[in-house]
Parts: sequence; C-alpha cells; structure tokens
Amino acid sequence: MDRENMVKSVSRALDIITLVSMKKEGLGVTEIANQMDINKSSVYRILTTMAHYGYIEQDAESGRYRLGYTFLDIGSKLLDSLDIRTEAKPYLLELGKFTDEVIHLVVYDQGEVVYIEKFEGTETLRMHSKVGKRAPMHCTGVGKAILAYLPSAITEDILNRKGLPVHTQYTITDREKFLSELEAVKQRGYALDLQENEVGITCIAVPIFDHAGNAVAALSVSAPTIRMKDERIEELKQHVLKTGSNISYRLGYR
Amino acid sequence: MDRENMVKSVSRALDIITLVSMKKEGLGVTEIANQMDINKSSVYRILTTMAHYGYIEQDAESGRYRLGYTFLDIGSKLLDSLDIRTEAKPYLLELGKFTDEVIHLVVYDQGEVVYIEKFEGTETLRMHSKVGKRAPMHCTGVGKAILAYLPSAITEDILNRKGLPVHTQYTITDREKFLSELEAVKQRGYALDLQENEVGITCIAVPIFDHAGNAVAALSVSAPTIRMKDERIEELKQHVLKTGSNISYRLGYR
DNA sequence: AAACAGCGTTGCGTAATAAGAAACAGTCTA
DNA sequence: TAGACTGTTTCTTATTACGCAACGCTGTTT
Repeated sequence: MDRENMVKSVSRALDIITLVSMKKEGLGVTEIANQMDINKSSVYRILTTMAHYGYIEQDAESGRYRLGYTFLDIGSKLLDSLDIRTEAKPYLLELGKFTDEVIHLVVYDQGEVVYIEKFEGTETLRMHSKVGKRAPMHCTGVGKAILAYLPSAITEDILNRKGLPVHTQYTITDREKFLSELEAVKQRGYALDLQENEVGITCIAVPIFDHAGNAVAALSVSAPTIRMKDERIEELKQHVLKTGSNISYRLGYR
Repeated sequence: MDRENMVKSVSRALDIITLVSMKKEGLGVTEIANQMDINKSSVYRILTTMAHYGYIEQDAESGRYRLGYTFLDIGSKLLDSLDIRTEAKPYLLELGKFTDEVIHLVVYDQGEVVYIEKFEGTETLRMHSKVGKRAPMHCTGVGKAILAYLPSAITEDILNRKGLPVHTQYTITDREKFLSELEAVKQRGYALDLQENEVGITCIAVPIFDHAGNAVAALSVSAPTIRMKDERIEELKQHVLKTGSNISYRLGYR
C-alpha cells in the first residue's frame, strides 16, 4: 500500500499501540521514544490523545502507559457484526476455484447441520436447491467435523436422540466405532466422509470456530469417490484445513 | 483533559473509528467527511493509514470502510494482560461448577462496569459476546457492589453524571433509596440485583479489592429469579463472599 | 446513448500543525 | 545532597497534513 498517502502521526500512533500491546506491564514515554527513534514529546502527545479516548491508559502510580478498555468496546462491536456467511464467501470461492469441486458451508443447529452456502467448481455462486436443507451429522463430513469439537455431553445427547441410522453400507452404525472416529477427527483436525451418506461421494470437511471457540459451522469439499484417491485427499486436506482456519480467524477465533 | 496537547490527526482518526464502529455495514469516505465536517481527502488518508494496520477494512465491492480485525488482536491481548482475570479464573471456575449458574467478572471503568470474564455452567468461554460489553452500575449487582465501596465523592459524581435511569419496574430510581441501598450493601458485604436490570434475572454480587484496598472489580452469580428463592440466596451468598475475598487476597489485599 | 450525479482516489500549493530541542518539575537512588 | 532518571511543558521552525479541485469510475436518469 502507498506509504505516501499515509498520515504520519496516525501511523506513529498505531505503531505505539503495537508496541504497548506487547508489554503487559506497560511502557514509558522515553522507552517508546527510544524504540521508535522519535522525540519524547511527540510520543507524549500521541499517548495523551489516545488516552483521552480510552485506547490507552496511564498507570496512576508508575506513570507507564498500557492498553485501554476502549479496545474491548470496539472489539465487542466488531464481534457483533460478524456473519459467517459473508465472512466465509470469498474463502469458499477461492477454494472452489482451486479444487474445481463442490464446496459446502453448513452451520450447526439442534443436532443437525444446515447448508447455508454452496459453490460449484466452474459455475458462479447462486441459490442452490441444497441451501437451507438439513442433513444428519453422523454420516456427513461436516457433521462429524462439528460433532468432534462439541462438548461431549452435547455429543452424547445428540447420539441418544438421533441414533446412527443407516444411509449406505459404509455408514458407521456402531456407537463405540463412531466415538473413536470422532476422536480420530479431533486428532487430525479434519473429517472424511467415505460414502457414508451417499454412495459414490467422498468429502473432506473441517470445523469452523467462532470467537468463543465453539464449533459453530463446517465446510467441505465433495467429489465423486473415483476422483478422490489417497494422494488427492492428502493434497486437498491441506487447503481445506487452511481455508477453515482462515474463516475461523475472520470470525474472531484466536 | 488538555485539548491543547492532543494531536489533531490522531484525534480525528479515533473519531473516525467511533463513527465507523456505530454502523456495522460500514461507512463511505464522503459520508464520514460530511458527518465530521472535514475534507474528504483528510478522511481518506486517515482511513488508508488505519487500513494499512488492519484497524479498518475496505469492503471490496461497496468500497465502504468497516472495522478491522486488528481490534480483536489487541482486544485479546488486553484481556490476557488483565491480571485480575488470570488470578480470578480458577476461583470463578470453582464457583461456577459448584453453583451451576452463570458467573460474571467485571472491572470498574469510568462510572460503568466492563465484563471481562464469563463462565457458563461447566464450560469456559474464551471470548463470549458479553465480554467487553459495558453496563450501568446502578441496576446491576456487580455495579452496586463496587459503588458501595468507592469513595463517596466518586459515587456522588457518578450518580450526578449518570443518574438512575429506569431499566425495569424494579430499578431503584430514587436517589435517597439508592444511597441507603448502598449502605445496606456495605453492611452485608454483598449486593443483590432483584430484577433491576433485566426482568427474571436475580444476581448475587461481591466486590473485589486490589492491593491498595480499592474496589476495582466485582463478581456475580446470575440465575433465573425462579431458581433464586431466599434459602438458595442464603446458601449461595456464603460461597460468593468467600470467592470474592479469595480473589482479593490473590490481588494482594490484606 | 448521453448526460448526470455519485462515489473513492489523486495531485498540488499553502498554511496550519506536529516535531524537535531544551528546560521544567517531580521521584527515586546512591 | 547530588545525580540520574522519569513524565510534562514551552517555544520555534519547517515539515506535513490539510483543503481545494480535478480525475476516473460506476450506476442511474433522461
């Protein structure tokens, strides 16, 4: 970006914030001035300006400057405005173009997953029939990805209520086997759907976490099993994982 | 505070942030310039400067400017640095498990309380939506717990500035009544919120003192009023008081 | 289609403004 | 008590950020 068009004092102010944010005990005016190689008084004036707005606080005893609570105010406003669908969209598009396969985005709702976005390889994004539809969790990649990260009490409850109904001959129907599958998912960080929901379809799915660290959503790349050999899965999983963590980050997950 | 010593462009930048934070859809350069009654190009340059640091983001399609994710980064660093938070954490967890109700931890800041931690039942929430939010002091348990122990001059000042706005039909709006309520809180050592902030919610709150003996924070257990009969309050208050004094001790209060 | 109105962005000259040097007023140390 | 630190303030200078106006662009209106 053009460094020409930047406002110097604002730029300095933001540099100071970065500096201050790194020392939790706070920093002194002189200390900051030395580190940034600018004059004390400049630092002082910028600090008092930011302190006036509550972005910076001065410790009454030590005189040192620390981060102020206004960052929490703004941060919580930002969190309120985050929407999974809009945040995820560009990442899904990118993943779709790269893989040239179908990408799904789902959210968790009452023991099921709800499809809220779909992207088809070459075609443009549009309202597809599957958007809004619900699916069980135990036989889908996205469902297992979320299930693996839910609190175990909730997972138990869902399994008790929904059971493990057969969808294909590959569906995991044994409770013990399913629980250890979830453990494996958690270990790997991603879930596979090996024709467990629909014969001939294989998926790679990853969970998406919100700002509170809850697995609120998941995304998957689905493809005909014929195209999903081990080497392809190995390659794709990297990108799916990366995309998932990018979206989680956009939702405030740190 | 001296408006003389402030850096104008930094001040403008922070005003812009405030403005932007109020519209979650974002704002345009011209829109901001009109509202602040300054030139477009000034706004533009300040925005690009902040965008370079990630405090502001420009929507690729609409061209509008929104809050950027750096606020979340700084916000989470700020939360980490709050030692009250780290010291209190284990005690809050214990209280949360024992009561199986919602536990809140707030700090006092400029006549209001700021939520810095929340425990729900058994789970730990990294950054719940309420964390960072502000609330008035006069109609919350935590607010009254702190208010009762602040120097009376400061209490007076807060009441003058903020008044006693109605939140529910149970909110104490008479100044004399409120002051004697604070006296009662001080006598008992804990505060009750009997649906004064939100109908159907009852809280028990206690102040937390720092090493200098200042009431800098408070914690509360909140529950539906139906679950908060007199006997339960009697039982809970003991544990809340104990937890509060334990945390104060950890902060150096003797 | 053409004219218009709106946007975000850019270049430029000028005057306001932020930066720097140095003195000031404290505090803590030796 | 002298010294070496702070954070704060003052004052002068030229740097710099400002406002003006024009630009390219998009979408709408006529």
